[in-house]
Amino acid sequence: MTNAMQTEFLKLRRAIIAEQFKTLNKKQQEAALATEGPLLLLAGAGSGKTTVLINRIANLMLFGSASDTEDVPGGLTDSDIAFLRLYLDNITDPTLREAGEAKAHALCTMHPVRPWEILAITFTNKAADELKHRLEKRLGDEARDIWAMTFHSACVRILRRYIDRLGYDNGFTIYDSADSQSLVKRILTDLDLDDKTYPPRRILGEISRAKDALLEPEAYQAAAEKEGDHRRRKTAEIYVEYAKRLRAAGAVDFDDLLFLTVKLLQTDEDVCRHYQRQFRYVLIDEYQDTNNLQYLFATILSEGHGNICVVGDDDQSIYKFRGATIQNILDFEHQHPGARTIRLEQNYRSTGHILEAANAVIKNNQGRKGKHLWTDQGQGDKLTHYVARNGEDEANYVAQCILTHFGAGGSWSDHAVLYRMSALSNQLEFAFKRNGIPYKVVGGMRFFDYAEIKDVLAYLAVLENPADDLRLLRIINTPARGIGQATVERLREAALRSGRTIYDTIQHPDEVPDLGRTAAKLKTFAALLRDLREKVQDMPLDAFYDHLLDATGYLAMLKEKPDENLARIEHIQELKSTIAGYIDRSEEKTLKGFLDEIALYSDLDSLEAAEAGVVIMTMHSAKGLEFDHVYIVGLEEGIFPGYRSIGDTEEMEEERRLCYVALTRAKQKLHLTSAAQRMLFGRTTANMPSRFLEEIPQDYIEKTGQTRPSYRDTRADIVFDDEAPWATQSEPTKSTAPRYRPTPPRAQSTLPTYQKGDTITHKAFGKGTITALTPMGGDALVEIAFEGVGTKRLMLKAAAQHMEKSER
DNA sequence: ATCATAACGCTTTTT
DNA sequence: GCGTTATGAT
Repeated sequence: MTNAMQTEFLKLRRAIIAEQFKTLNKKQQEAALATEGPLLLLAGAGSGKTTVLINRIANLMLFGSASDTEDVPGGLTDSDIAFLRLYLDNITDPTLREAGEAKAHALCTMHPVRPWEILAITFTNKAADELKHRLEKRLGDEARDIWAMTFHSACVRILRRYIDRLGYDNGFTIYDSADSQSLVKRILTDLDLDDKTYPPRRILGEISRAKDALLEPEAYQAAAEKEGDHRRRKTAEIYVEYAKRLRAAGAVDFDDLLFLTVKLLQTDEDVCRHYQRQFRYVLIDEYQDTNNLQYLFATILSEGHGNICVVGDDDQSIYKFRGATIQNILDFEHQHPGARTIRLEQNYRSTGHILEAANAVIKNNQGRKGKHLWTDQGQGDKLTHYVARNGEDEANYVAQCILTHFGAGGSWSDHAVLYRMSALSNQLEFAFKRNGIPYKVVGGMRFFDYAEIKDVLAYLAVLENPADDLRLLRIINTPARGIGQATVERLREAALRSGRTIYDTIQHPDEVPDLGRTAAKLKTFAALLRDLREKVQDMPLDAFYDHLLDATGYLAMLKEKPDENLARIEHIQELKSTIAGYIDRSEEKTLKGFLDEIALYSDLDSLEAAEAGVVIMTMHSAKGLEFDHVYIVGLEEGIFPGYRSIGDTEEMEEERRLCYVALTRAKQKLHLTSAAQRMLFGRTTANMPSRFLEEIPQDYIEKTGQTRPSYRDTRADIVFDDEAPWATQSEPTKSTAPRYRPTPPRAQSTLPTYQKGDTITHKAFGKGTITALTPMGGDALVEIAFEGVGTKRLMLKAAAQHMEKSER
């Protein structure tokens, strides 16, 4: 083949491939087509990161390495090139395009990638699900074999197959953090240690960090013995015992999934080579949130072919507290010489002012790669800053803004309220309830945290793995079977002495001394478990579940107090639909498969998403989401940034990144609020407005409502100097400290008077009749029956802003 | 065993 | 200020 032919072929191939990705912008396209070698993709907020990932994978599947190489397939003929030229010239003609596409693509492909050769890792199940869905939509059924999953799922998949090479049983059980915590608590009592000096959460943090540093319990203990203080040596003791008991129960915890996988890859050449060969392309999402183990996992697996693509945003690294090292993304280019870096800085989400505010804030950080978000969609509205008197005033302000917007035709779910600490959610909830605003709090209690769910799952876990002492002890007397604490102690002692599991021990209770009459009860319980283990083999899982609830008496126990346990019974039922869903979805339909799935899938909120309402959540939970209108509340020194981070540069930079995340959630309108004083943890404090407010150029901010504390408060309150200096001054000085002043007379309100029977029109709810009016401390609670909407109870002062009297 | 009272403590969270 | 948890009394 001549040089000229080659050049022309390459040109045509580039054009034909690019045609598939023409909806992407230049940088996005570059990212999708740079398939070979290490690649760092710095994807700013709202820059279309997931779209790029999808297209990148599509490119791999369609064209293999062709988009990123000058290599030319052998046996190329003149007529092939002529064909490609013709195809490209007529690509706008749908019929010709369709007729020629298969052949054209075949000519342009170089080693197309098979789906299972792609490893695409995310952090959360939600992200993994979204990725899978969009891949299937784009690529069809083939996409199902792509390893698009979370770190932990990928590890489970590898370990289920090969963990025996580390001397573990392949049927291992997975402990969630609650299990880990109870195990540590149990160890603390057994070792006679006080859980105040050794808080289980902190201990688990230490253990987690040890594993992250690839330290086995023994190695950790050796180090602690050599240089550690008393506390550290005890911690090491706990770690040793913790690992021992996990091992005995045939269980691994969340960290072990990664720890053991990395260990397996490092020690077993066979396995390592197998996966290194398999994964031609490795992609890691949210790379700024990875820890050391995850870094090793990704690095080792990509070493076979050297194609590792990490996607992330160093400015959105907000999970240091759970072990993430921003250093992974900062050092990527250093660790991978020859790595290419592509920045996605065009933002498709927010208006100009919002982006500039975010840029201005994050600019104050030192440890960052540097990025500047931009948009071609205009400046948009300015941000607003409202200084509230207190938390209640702040919450009411937010509620009023939302009502106003809703009245103007907006929808509830366009709004999100973000805060630093969930302690701030209460007053918002009250304000929303008062004003009849539907809302949903994200986070908090999760489905699998309910005691009843854990109980039932403990039964299932024990049936699958009888060695699981922890779970067995959870259910041994739930429902009550007359097996009290004393009996349990004797059992544990006997088990420890004989080196057997509790399950084995209760099979022969006569061998346990001092049991007396309870031996019979144990026998009954043991027989029950034996029977259930048999039945679970030959019954469909959902039918077995019903049988389990019945045979154990668990449901009957709840139904003894139906009113009190209403919610619990509902949860138990809901778990059944989870099982049914699993049976529908999955191929293997085994108990083990189900337990695996839920061990790693601990929130069901994707199931109950739909509901429309204002979303209230922490800034952390808001990561990755977007809303037209975003309210960030509690922008005060001590709250955000939190008092623990003040004075610590690294912590402060993390807070600032969190602020950046929060600001960039907004598409249209960004409302910032701070309160001059606030009640928190039972104490009222006066906080300065957050430094982050000062880091935003003041031209981008509009002060709304009161820009100084109100004089209307009934009590003597904190009053500041005239010019609201706390919001504009760059250096807080003593002169801005609050001082006390007597309260000026109350401002006269000019509300129209309402009474029972009046008909009114409300901006949000339409026409209604006042059915009740109860005066309450200067305000009044009105009950209004709205046409079609139902009856709402509103505070008159707040509601009056949004309604007027109408004639009959 | 079940209930009452006191005491504590409290960023952020996924797997 | 509130919710959880530990301890003790009946």
